[in-house]
Amino acid sequence: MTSTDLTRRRLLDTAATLLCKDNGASLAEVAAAAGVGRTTLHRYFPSRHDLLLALAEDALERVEAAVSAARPEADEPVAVVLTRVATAVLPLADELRFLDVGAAVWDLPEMVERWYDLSRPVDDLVSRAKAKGELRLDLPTAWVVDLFVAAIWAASSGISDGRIARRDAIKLIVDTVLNGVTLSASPKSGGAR
Amino acid sequence: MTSTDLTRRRLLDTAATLLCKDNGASLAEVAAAAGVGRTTLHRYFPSRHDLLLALAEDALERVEAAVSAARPEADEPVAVVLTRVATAVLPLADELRFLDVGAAVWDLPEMVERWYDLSRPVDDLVSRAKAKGELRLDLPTAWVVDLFVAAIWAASSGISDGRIARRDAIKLIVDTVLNGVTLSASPKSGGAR
DNA sequence: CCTACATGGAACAGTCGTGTTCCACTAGAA
DNA sequence: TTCTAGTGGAACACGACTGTTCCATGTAGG
Repeated sequence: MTSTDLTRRRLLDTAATLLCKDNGASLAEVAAAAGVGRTTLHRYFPSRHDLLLALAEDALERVEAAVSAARPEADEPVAVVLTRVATAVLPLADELRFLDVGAAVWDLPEMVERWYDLSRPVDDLVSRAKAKGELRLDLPTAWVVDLFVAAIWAASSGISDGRIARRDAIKLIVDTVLNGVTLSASPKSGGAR
Repeated sequence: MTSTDLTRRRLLDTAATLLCKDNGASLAEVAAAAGVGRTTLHRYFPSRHDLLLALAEDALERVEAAVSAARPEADEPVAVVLTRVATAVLPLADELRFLDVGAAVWDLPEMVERWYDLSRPVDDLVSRAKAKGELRLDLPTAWVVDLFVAAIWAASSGISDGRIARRDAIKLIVDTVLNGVTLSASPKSGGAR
């Protein structure tokens, strides 16, 4: 039955995109945007809450897969690994926004747990890099991770608004988070091409 | 008539706090949270849209005042000025979130204009710092500003979640944005204690 | 005292989103 | 062709929020 699977996918994708822009969009709008009848939407997701749940589930799966595929546990220079992670996550940032806002899902402890687990590999990566002397020791690990994530976010919306070029985004994220924006600070880092 | 002014202020403050947490909160909930009757709320803000408008207006005014008070146009080292700006804006970040999301205000060109104008002083500051040789020339000015704002945002939510201490926030923002998180990169910057 | 004013409770109609049911249509499989 | 699964349109009841009106209360100031 790939037919139903396709419809389901299209519904999820469309809903994610639409609810990002307007988390209060009605199910009728979602259905219309997906090009299906409201009845069909209700057949796949009986209630609005079911849709949001499936949406969160789907988004979490994608990001988990992306992070995992970037092998954050690899024993390589932190710049290399962070570049892989940023590259993997950046395209998903846009679809992930509604998790931050629309979020009628945070009452499920399982979802919250998975959300926290998402950054744990990066947390460990930062900790290891600190132990190896690659990163400053005076910064809380949580802050380094938060800044990294915030930079990905900023790059994503910067791309959407046309303020920065997509092809520069990864370099900007990793380069500026690692080395900062000050001129005199980074005589090394031949990261730039 | 300070009586009505006080009621209006309380309504605005309560609404801002409440709508941040749940942008779909009903007017009845807002009124109840403010400790006034729904009728009174409607007296001050005839429609929901009017409330949102006044809310956005109020928030914009605060941030504009805060940025302006931080004198971003001052001819001082960029670190000093950015510290002032971050200090001024950070406490308002939380109340400003609903502008990002709830935002049924972005159809008014005037609001969009003021929103953009908000970062312009920082834009100019970065440009001047680049011209003075304080900042890297290979980074788009927009990106530097975006990263700075993103860091403020990250710090704000980090404080809310208890991941970082409020008293460290400003240092973390300015220090890491300017100098990055890499260990070997910043032999100068005695900013850390 | 009493007038003016701000308030808030109650009730109302109108609108919108939701969830459901029923029925007709279409394409592909048997 | 016939059966069937997937679909979508229409209509419905229900509930929630909104915006409005009317009226009763309480309080500060003349």
